[in-house]
Amino acid sequence: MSQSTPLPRFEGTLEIGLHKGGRRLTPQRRKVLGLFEDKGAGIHLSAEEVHHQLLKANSRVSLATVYRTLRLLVDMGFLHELELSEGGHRFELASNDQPDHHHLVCVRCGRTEEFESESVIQAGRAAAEKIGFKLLESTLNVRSVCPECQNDDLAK
Amino acid sequence: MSQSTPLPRFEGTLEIGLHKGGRRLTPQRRKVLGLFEDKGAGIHLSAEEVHHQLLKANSRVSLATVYRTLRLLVDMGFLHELELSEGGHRFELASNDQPDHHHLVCVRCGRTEEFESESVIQAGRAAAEKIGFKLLESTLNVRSVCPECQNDDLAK
DNA sequence: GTGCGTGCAAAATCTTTGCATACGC
DNA sequence: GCGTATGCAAAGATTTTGCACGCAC
Repeated sequence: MSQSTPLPRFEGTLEIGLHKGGRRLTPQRRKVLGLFEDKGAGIHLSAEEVHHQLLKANSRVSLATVYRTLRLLVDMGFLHELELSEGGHRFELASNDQPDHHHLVCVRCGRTEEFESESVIQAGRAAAEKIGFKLLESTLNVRSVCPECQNDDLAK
Repeated sequence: MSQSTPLPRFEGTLEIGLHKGGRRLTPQRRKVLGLFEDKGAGIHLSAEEVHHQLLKANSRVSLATVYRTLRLLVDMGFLHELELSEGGHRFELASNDQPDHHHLVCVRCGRTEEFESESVIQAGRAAAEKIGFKLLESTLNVRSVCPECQNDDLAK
């Protein structure tokens, strides 16, 4: 039974948001959003990976539609688009429970960890207000070296 | 006289760094770095723009070489690579006077402002150390709406 | 039934690479 | 002179788009 398309928890919200713009709730759109829900909040996927994961789950969705749907879901606020360097953009679920969060990226192996920080958000807000910008969201990308890669350096 | 290739202030450092790796100081490399110095520290250029600006300045440097040189200068630490969403990567001069700084990006018009914040850096460092990562640098990208675009909303 | 969304393949971007030549060292 | 860097053009990678058909509403 777990073979069937995962039903997005956001299903209702998604449908309403779509209909508001005269758009439609299609199986493909449910599958893409469902995949992110299934994987959980901390997962970062590229368009290619979304496409591949859906194929593995017996869901044929064309790559073009994956691209179109990802952009739609970002515009609608269901996904966030990440730019953590190295090879193409990635996407993650935008959960309301978990507001702005930030990324530690190991520049050697690409391992990525997330964290939250109220002081980062405050600092961003302060800087924005200072010149009259209205803050929407902020993302801190920290380029760093993870413990394993630090050890590799020593072992060399 | 101002027609000649601008001489990078980093010229010496660049040459030394290059020679350390058996590499060479070529006119093209001086021109690319010189362009960023000429434009100043707050300027963000794409590879295509660098190429175009050099042509305008009567400096024929092939686009392929621009790409190769940008990557080289990033690896050597003379430039920083930015990922502020929307259309391709951009590069900016990495000045020692001006360590980690952050970007406010208007999501409507793309206007970008820079700021610095000690508390952002502290928060990034704290998060990194907590899980054993060694911090290299951090960049906060704040998606926001600039005053002009806020006014446009009201005027609508 | 209407018209938005999809799949497919072609096109458009953006970036990298192979190879012969040029030139920094 | 040796070997790296460049220019060119072709190849790669990623993302977008045109069009006929299918399906959500």
